[in-house]
Amino acid sequence: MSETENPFRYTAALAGEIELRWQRYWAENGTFHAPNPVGELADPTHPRAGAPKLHVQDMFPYPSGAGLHVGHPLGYIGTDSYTRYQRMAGFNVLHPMGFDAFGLPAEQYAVQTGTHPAVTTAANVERYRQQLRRLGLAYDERRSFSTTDPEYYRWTQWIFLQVFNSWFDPEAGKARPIDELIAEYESGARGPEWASMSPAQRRKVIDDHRLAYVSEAPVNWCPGLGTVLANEEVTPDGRSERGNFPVFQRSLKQWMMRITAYGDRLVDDLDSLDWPEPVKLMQRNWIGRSRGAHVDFPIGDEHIRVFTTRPDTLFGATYMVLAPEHELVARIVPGAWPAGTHEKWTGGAATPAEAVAAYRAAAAAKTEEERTADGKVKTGVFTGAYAVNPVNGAEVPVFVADYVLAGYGTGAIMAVPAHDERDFAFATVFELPVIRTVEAPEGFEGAWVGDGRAINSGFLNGLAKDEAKAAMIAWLEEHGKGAGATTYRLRDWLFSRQRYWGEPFPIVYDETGLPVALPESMLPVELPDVDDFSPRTFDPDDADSEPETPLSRKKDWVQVELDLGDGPKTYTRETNTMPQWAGSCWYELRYLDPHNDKALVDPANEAYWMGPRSERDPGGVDLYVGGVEHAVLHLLYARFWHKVLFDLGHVSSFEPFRKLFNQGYIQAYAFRDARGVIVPAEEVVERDGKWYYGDQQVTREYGKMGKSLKNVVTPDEMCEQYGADTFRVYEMAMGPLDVSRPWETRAVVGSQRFLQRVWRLVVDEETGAVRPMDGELDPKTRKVLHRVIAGVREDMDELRFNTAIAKLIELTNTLTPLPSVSREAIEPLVLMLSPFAPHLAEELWSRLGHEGTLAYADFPKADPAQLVADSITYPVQVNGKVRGRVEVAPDTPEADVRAQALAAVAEALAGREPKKVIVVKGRLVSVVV
RNA sequence: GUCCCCGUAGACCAAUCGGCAGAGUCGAUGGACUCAAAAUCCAUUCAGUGUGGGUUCGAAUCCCACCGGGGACACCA
Repeated sequence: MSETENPFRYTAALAGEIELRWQRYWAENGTFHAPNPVGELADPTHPRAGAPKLHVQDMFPYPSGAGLHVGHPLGYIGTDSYTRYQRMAGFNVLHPMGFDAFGLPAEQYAVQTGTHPAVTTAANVERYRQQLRRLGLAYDERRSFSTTDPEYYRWTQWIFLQVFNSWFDPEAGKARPIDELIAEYESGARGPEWASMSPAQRRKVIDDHRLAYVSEAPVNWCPGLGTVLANEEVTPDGRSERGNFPVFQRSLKQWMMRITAYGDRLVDDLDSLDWPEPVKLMQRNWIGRSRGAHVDFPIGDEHIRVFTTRPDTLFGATYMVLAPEHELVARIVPGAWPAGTHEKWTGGAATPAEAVAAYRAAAAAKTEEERTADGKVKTGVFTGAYAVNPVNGAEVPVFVADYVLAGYGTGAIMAVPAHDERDFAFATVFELPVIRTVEAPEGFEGAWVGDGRAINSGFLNGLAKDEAKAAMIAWLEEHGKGAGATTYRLRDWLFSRQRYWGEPFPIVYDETGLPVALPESMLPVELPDVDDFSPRTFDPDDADSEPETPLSRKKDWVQVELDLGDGPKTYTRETNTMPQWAGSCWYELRYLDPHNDKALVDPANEAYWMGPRSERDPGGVDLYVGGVEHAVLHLLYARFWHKVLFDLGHVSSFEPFRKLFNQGYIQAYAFRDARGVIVPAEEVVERDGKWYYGDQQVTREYGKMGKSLKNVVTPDEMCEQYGADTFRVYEMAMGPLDVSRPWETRAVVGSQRFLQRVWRLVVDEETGAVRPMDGELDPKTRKVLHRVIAGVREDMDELRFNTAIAKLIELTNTLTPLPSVSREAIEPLVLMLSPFAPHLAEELWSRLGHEGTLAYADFPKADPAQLVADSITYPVQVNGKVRGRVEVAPDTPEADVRAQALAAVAEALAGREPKKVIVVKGRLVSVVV
């Protein structure tokens, strides 16, 4: 075996020994502790105390029972490499890691295994910690926590109380303490009714203003999961994102958070963030802000209020549509069809009432999916009623149609077929008139939605689109027929879940049935131990089932005697729990001051790590790395909470994450045999471009790594076979961090060979001795060294780890064949390698005679003098083809380069006179004849 | 259907402002070492940039159309 020949070769076994040793060293010496400005974690003696800060974070994991596969740590290794580099470059680096351990999956896993979620969660977290430690990730372990720690969720509950105890002041555009609202009512500033109200009535009025409130409203009930879900957790086809169960609309009493109040700021502040455009776009789409107007169309003694983004086209409104669920529908239907009703409008029914009833029943029976199915022909039915267009008094027929959604705007529209494609399609089916009110290009057919001058529009005629909108809104407001308005697609956040494994609400109910906030002194409200933590499960299709909270079964916990200031009384506890998102809504703040029991974070620590750098700067985490799947859910909720905390003065940053980076995924091949059964990918071999499992041919597919696809590769295996450093280098070298790519175990050896070559530069494989380092570095190699240093720094700053590693390999390959080794090149190489292969680098650094860790050594700097080339070779093109080359000194004047170039291609020119000669400095010369 | 991103050697990926298509890795092939093999080392191989146009002295890079892959949105008035 090789061990006997080269006993000191850098093998997986040796790597493992080195890695465990340095991991122990780092832990024992607290190498990666980052000092805070104030408090328990302050340390003025720390080498980076008072240095410029850098706060880098990964989206923390949910610790699943399956443990990590090689795809999971990709982002973690990326941020680890980046922060190790920046620490050496002089920054005080905060790079923490925690665990998102509450929530449905933890509970489901516990139910499956029959163990208490607290037990399985703790075990899973421990397993994750060990796996991450084995990879040498440089976290400040003092700042690690799980969202399930009572000391952590105490502050999650505290934030809930902040939200509960505040209201959104539309004048100020921000949240204010609820006491200030109560004071306004008590002063009479909000009308005289207050004085005559009972205490319970007053509480109801106040409760209706809170940012966290209880409401009875249609919500997403998912019997398969036994809980209600937020809109964000329901897929467009009406199923649960987790588990893919059917979701039904049920009117239920639930906790909501008034995220809609922040709709404008959540949209506007996206502009201040350094985030990938697709994520910003998804948030904008989700919030769905549209500006336009509300317009009232009189109908009998009532009116239909519509929302439109095109008030400028009001003169072209030739009919109206109500959503089938619209409450006005039943009231406006007359007893008989008006004389002369178009036969296509009646749906074949004898009376409007029958027609409408049949249509509503049909609409109700359809799923969301069927209603919005692609390419669907517009359907609808005439209500028999006419409303009046408020601008011109024209009578317009009112239809019911399911292309108008009850949940958006007012659930009613004015239809302008000339300038809206949906209305046009409907008008075509029902043969409704089309009146053009915006000038369209010559010969245009269909619905013109572009710009143009207003026509057929009375006082708007001649105005451009935007002018016409403004003019119409002004007219509507002046005549009391409508008003400018903004609507949002965003709905308030449904915040309660009927599950066990979540944060309990710090809320009790008194005899009025109204919620009472517990005082801060009673936090945390600990999740009680129960015998039966599993949710009440239902037939996934049973829409009529009723949610039941596991905590409600624990009667002795639910009934509680408390003294909340007016003597001991019996209260009933809230038995819902918070959604999984609660814990991850603010964890970036807790890392800053993890053990503070006076505040969720000391303001000085928050200002240092996350505060704005300038007036317009949003503040927040300097780099936040995670998958794009959280584009809406987590990132929207976290922004919302952060803004509430900002408004109430608890944080100085108004956004939690200044820069966001979406890492790609490591994917894998999976193989199926002839029966379509997945076979273990590990045992499949390739022959002549085909794949075989044993001797049977199998087909290959590409996708996720997962147990069911039998293609999981774990970091543990990689550490065993190659060592953690090789694994880290491979993951970083295989491509840019934001690109998804296939895992290929057999290619990992390339990274191992690289590290072996570096090792060999320093250590004699036969004797284990450090090689002599007295070699002189020749000038040419020195230039390579400095070019690599400059390039690596640039790449590291831009998170281009793959090209940085390529440059390190290039340097290594330059040094390997040299007859003697030089410290001048070896030491910078070791330092530059350390962000990727920290254990190996530490080991070599110490063998090179240095004391302690290199984590705070200066990252090499290039000498600018060494970056200047001795000479430049210009390729000379004639009519686009390279016909010659000239080598000149770097400072050769352009005219000389030109002359030499022309001389070099004289033969190719064959006496022809150049029409044009282009000299691109430092690049090439192009001659045109 | 609309919008966005991406197509470069057999595979993964480089290529700064439009300037010689190749930094790096795997694989394959050959060689060194070995009794032999593994490991290691050395060397070689391979694309003209998805397709077709256009702009330009010059295009992987810019523009247009199409093909293929991925993503977002999809009756939001």
